[in-house]
Amino acid sequence: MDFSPEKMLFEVDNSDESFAGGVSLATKPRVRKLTSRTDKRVAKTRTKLLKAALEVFSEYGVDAATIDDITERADLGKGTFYRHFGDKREIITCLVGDAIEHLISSLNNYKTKSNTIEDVLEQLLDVHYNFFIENSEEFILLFQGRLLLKLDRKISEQMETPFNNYLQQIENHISPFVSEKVDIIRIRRLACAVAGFVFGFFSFTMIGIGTDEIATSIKPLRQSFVRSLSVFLAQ
Amino acid sequence: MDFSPEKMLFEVDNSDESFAGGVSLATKPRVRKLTSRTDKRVAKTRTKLLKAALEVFSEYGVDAATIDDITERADLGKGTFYRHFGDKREIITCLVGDAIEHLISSLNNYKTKSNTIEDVLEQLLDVHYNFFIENSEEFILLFQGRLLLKLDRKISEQMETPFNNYLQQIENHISPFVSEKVDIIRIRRLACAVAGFVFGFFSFTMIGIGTDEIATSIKPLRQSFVRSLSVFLAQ
DNA sequence: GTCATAAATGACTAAATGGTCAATATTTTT
DNA sequence: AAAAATATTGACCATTTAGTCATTTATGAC
Repeated sequence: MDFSPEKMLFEVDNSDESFAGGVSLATKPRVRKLTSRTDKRVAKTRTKLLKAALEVFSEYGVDAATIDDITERADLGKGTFYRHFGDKREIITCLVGDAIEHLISSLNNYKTKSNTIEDVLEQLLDVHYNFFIENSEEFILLFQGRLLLKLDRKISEQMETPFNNYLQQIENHISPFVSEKVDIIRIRRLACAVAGFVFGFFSFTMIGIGTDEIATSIKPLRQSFVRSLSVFLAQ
Repeated sequence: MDFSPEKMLFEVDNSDESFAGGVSLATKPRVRKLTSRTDKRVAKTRTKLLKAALEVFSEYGVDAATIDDITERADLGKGTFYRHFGDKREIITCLVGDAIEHLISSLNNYKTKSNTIEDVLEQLLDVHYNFFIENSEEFILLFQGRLLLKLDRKISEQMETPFNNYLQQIENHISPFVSEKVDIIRIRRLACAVAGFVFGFFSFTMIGIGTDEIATSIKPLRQSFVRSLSVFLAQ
């Protein structure tokens, strides 16, 4: 079974027929309809694995979590994991990619008449706030500091990581609303500040308080933060 | 050998003498001067272990790092590790405690005529900035998100963690400079915002830029951030 | 120097985790 | 319904890591 999202409607099976059979049968390649029951089962299994992995990673941390943790949580055999993912690294990449995609699409779907830079910044913080509340496990996964820190040392030059993608997306949202004179570096700093503020604030805030309390405390702080960011840009 | 910092000058050795020797010698307990060569060696070994562990933890992450990584980095035998620390958890606790103590003492030693809340906030950000530049390994250790996140789930009620200590210290610094009317909860939020902002900003900023660049970009942002935080408090 | 005491060592065992594959269960084809 | 194809399983082995301890090395007391 091919798991790749391309060719998801029909699949031509061109695997070798026995040579002894001659050429007559070779003219009729076997065509199989996909999205059948099997495919649903495969998709369901994969989803269960991803869900379990997200839970486990956000509870124990990506390094501490084991494959057994994941398959037990998913109530699946260990071999099943290896049929769907090469190793832990692969499922992490997949989950992080999904999470960032999710976050970015929240950003894009946010209905607003953003005309000023302050609107956009408020929107950014709002989206992150909602993402934190509604998808805390994905949030936690993204915020496992290690990922950020290792970049600095190991993959120094290879900058196509999800986090850079994330920062790039924030940059894209901000860019249209600042004057052309503002240095791109400065916008990137702004993106770092926004991402850092939100991630950092929520992480610290998480220590022992409920979401209600967060909601009442983030609002005025958000306004102040937005104001200071616009001042930063205007300088 | 006793590693505790108390009784560091003299130690009375009251270990059992052989009963066969009679009572005559028992009246003269053996006194041994400490801070001798042995003690220096022990201290040096311990220091090497802590230094190596800090390096390894900040490079690989606390979960991924192994005891072998630490002892090899320290160029010491594995058994030596277990003579000084019960397990990995113990050395982490020790390092995190040291790092926060270090950060807090930077805060206390900062010479300034802090009279206004703005002074204090500028000082807070300044101290964190310097700490980040001069002790990036400790900074990284503190910021391994996992520690924060696990708190929420495992040690929910046991609030005597280093991070809460850290937040408490920040609160202590801020409190004297705000009017009595400001809710303590609000101050704690402020502490979270400061800690989150600094940690988060630097973490994201670390991706592929040098310290010079950070210095030039943090300054204006710091000023506006401070200004807006005071407004936040005045509300 | 010699002996006593404590620290450091690293080969070793125990335990945990990663990864495989022959057997089983499910689905599709005929 | 039987056979073919594919997904799932979990016992199994390989590798890694934690932790131990008899031995070696360094230091202090005499």
